[in-house]
Amino acid sequence: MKPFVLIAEDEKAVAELLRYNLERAGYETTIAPDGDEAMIQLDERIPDLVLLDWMLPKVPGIEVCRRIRSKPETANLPVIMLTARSEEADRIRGLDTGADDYVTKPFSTTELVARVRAVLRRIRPALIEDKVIVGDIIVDRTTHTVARDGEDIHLGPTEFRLLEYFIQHPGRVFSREQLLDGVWGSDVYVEARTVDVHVGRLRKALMSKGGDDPIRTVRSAGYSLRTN
Amino acid sequence: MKPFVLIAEDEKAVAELLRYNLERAGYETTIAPDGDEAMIQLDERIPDLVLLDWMLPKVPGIEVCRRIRSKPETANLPVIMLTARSEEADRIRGLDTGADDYVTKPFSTTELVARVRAVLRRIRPALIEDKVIVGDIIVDRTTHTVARDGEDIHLGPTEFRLLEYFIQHPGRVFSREQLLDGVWGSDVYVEARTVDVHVGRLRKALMSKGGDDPIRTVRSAGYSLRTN
DNA sequence: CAGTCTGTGTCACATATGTGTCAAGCAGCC
DNA sequence: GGCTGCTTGACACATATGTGACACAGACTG
Repeated sequence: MKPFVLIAEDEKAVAELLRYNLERAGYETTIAPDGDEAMIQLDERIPDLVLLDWMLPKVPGIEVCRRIRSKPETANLPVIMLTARSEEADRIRGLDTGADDYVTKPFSTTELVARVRAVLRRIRPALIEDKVIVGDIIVDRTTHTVARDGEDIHLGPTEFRLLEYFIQHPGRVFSREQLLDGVWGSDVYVEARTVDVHVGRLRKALMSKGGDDPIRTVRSAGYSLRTN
Repeated sequence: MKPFVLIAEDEKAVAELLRYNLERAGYETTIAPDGDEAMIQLDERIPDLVLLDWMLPKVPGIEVCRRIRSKPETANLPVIMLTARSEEADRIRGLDTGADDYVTKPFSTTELVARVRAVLRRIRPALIEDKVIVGDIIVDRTTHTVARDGEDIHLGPTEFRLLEYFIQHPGRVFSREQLLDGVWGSDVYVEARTVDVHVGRLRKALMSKGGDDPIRTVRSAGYSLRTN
């Protein structure tokens, strides 16, 4: 489950440099040489983070960023903008494009990788940390334990995976189909209603030692993990 | 099972000095003269500790450290940074590279070996201590003895190695495959279910004088040693 | 050298635990 | 109220784990 980064950058040398450094740091990457291509790839597979060049052919970076923000499924996708000069960076900041961070060219790859990490940690801790805290729930993947205010909670394998999946994007609503794909795998066939049962079991387990319901039911849409 | 230390240092004289002193102190070592080489060696065999020069050719030490932290399998690997001047040390500390300790050049080899020991003791006590205590279980490697609240416990060779392995990372869940690799060796072929039998024997032995089950079964994942 | 002891890996069967489906009941919503 | 979608307990079934028995391999012993 490596973090997947979309690199939208037209200068091939820069793109390859980024790809090389990110892959060494344990990320999976894909390159889009222009804005159109970036949008196509975003439709195919939603990445965990986008590195977006400000000056991109066909569709400029700032426009790609707007479109990312306007689609519900990518509205919270982390975006790091790459800009040519620092004055531009100021302008972008002023324009409030909705990017999560800005890096000015030329940049050190070290710094860039560090920023990618920092943004991911802020937005999707579950991807890079092995102990994740959401609200009052602590999930530790190395010891395979779940605790809620100090009390250990026992979960079956499926409930554990389900919780792990929710933790990827706390707050986000997942449809039953998404949960089936992500937790059970896209190849197995089980009834969509089965998800309900497992969510129920997860709820029961998490509330067994008291506390509020940490899972929110979104009628005719799916379920999400409460973030507060 | 000597602790294995990767020395990432470009000045050959310094590297050899470190190797000499560490090997005298009972460590196994390998030298990487630059950052690239260090990364390659890290892929080949994960060491128990890394000595990392701050100014390393090709890929600087600080970047190597970040990459170590960003890979899940080395995220907790102990790293000691070697820096040329004390002001740099401050800078590194400020940068929060994730190193576990810092030593400024020139250093006394005595001090360095002591620090290596100290870091290893803190992070992986089972590697250097003769006597390891986990919960109410005492494992003594010099005498090959195991005791639980005063009572001596007899273990067969395999059960002893299995317990030694668990003690490396108390609490962490190991899959049957990991246990086969770590305890039996990656070259021998035995059934995965054989692990169950030996875990069962280890349990039986450890509980022969009463007491709770010190091993946790994690369904569809593996086994772990209870930490409390 | 034969006899004995200890430890090992595998199997088969027993047990425990988790899983998916269903259906009845409940809750929110026009 | 009537529709729709969610919750929940029951249950049969599937799978994972625990365990005693056993045959074999070395090591040790007299």
